[in-house]
This record gives sequence, structure tokens and C-alpha cells, in this order.
Amino acid sequence: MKNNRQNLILKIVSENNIGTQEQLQQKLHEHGFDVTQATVSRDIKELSLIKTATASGNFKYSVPALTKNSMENADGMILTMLSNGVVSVDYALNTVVVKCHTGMAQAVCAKLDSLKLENVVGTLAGDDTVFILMRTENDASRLVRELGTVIKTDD
Amino acid sequence: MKNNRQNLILKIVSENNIGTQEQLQQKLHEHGFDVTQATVSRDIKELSLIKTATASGNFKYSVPALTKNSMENADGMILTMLSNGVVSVDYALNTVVVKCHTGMAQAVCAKLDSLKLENVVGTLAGDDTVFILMRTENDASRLVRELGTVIKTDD
DNA sequence: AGTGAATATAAATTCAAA
DNA sequence: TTTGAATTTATATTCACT
Repeated sequence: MKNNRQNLILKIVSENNIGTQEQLQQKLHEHGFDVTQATVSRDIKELSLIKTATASGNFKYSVPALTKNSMENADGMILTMLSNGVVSVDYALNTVVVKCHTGMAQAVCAKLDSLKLENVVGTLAGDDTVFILMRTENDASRLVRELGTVIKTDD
Repeated sequence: MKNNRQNLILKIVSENNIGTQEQLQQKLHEHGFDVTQATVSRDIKELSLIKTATASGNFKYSVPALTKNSMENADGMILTMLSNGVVSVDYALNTVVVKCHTGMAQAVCAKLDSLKLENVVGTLAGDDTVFILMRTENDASRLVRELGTVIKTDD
């Protein structure tokens, strides 16, 4: 349950402008998770979400980029989260297809974008699938291989 | 004065583990800047510092790095390229000006584009100069600062 | 373990002032 | 515009309970 909730949090902060834990709590409530601010605070800490000012003069929680550093953070929580979201990775020609659990594609896509991967032409996320258009077939192949080493899919 | 203080803040949070504004205030005091928490809070907002949990279970303020992912990738090729081509970086209002060696601006511009920097409205390269139009003046200021930390200019 | 209620702490903002 | 003092608001933690 906690895991589901934290996955949802990643999705929520990726897709919305969440400035306070109360707002996040409210969003969680809309999705059927009734937790207190205390829990939201703990979740944010465990996920190592970052809080920062935006150009528009507000604050915003975001998913941290997946660096070596952030993997070390929070007992690899983020990595785990990413892993939990992904079902499988495949490619055809120069397009990589990341299959996700329903509703997780947006969050996974945000995470992948944050990696600022090379030779990515563009990304597109539906509900349970992310498309990554790579420059060349070689790039696609390499990316699938690289993701394979990082992401533990849940089969 | 404010500028000096904010520069010092960047230095302090880079070199120390600052978890609260009070700690930062204390460090500033040691360097002769006597300001209140209110000011520290404003500075943090203006600098868009990020607050996030660390592996050790504490919180920490950090400088938002454009480099963490993008520059560590690609075997530092991009970094090398930029360093070799760039002479200086400056800005006025929301436009960043990257002075390059003659004929290098196009290449530098392409490299900068490849970084997919946030809040970039557009870029334009001449022969020895790249213009980067940022969303806001703050964005410009931050980009210059960030580039400054990454790019070794050849003077 | 994970959580909520209450609380302590930290951080953002308001308001007045220089 | 920049700031401090006071205040409000937000966030982290403590403690009890499950």
C-alpha cells in the first residue's frame, strides 16, 4: 500500500504543480489514499523529492534526476520506484518501447526524461506505455541494453 | 551586497552540508553577513536552491545542477567541447551571451542545444557568439552561474 | 513496518521601515 | 528594493498504537 502510494506520488508530482504537502495530500485523497501530512512528509523524504522555487515564484516538489548520487539516496528508493513502474523494455528499429503498469507511464517517462539521455529525439507517454524515439537503431538497442541493467522488471 | 551574499551562499552550500536555513544563517554570520532567517529564505528562493533528503537521513540544500546528468554523461565530451570553444559567458536581462573562439559558435550552440536546458526560449549562433534567450532574468543569471562552474574559459 | 495526532521545528510571508 | 521582527504557514518529528 505504501508502495502504491509512493508510486502515485511520483506520478502526481510529475504531472502537477505541487507546492505543498497539503496539496499532495489532497491529490492523494482524490485517488483514494487517505493519509495525514505526517505520512506525506515521510514519503517525500523517502523518495528524496526535491523542493525548489519555480520561475513563476512558487515552490514545487519534483522527482530528482536519477544520478549515481540519487540512487545511493534513500536506499535506492527511487530506482525501486522506477523499477516497480516498468513491466518490460523492448525496441523496434529506432523506437524504444517501455511497457509500464497502468497509469505509471507518465511518471516513468518523466523519470526517463530527467536522465537527459543522449540521442533521444523525443518521448511520448500514454497510460501504460512510453515511446522513446532514438536517433538510430543502434541508439535504441543500446538504450534497451542499458535500461535492462538498471531496471529490475517485476516478472 | 545582496549579490555577494548570494554568491557566498552558493559557495557555502556547495562546500558544506547545510540542512536548515538557520545553519546557513550561522555560516553567513561567520563570514560577516548578519541577516535574519527571513532573508535567508528569500535568498534560497531567488537562487532556486533545492532541498532534498540525503542518504544519511538528513536534509540538505543544494545548488540546482544542470550538470549532474547531462555533463557527466557522454564521457565529458560535451564538456570538453564547450571548454575548448568558449571564451566567456555573460548575460543582460534574460539573454545569455556566450563568447566563443571565431568559428566555434555554431558548434558550441549545437552542444548547448543538446543539453536541453530548462527555460530556454531559443538560441542563435553567429560566428563567435551564441545568444540564449531565457524565460526570465533569473533563468539567465542561473545559467551563467551554472555554466561558470562547468566551463573552464581559456583566460 | 507504517501510521495518525499532536507537537516541535523550519521556512515563507506580511508588514513596517530604511 | 532590501531587510528585520513578528507572524503564519509548512514541514519534520515524537510518541503511542497497530
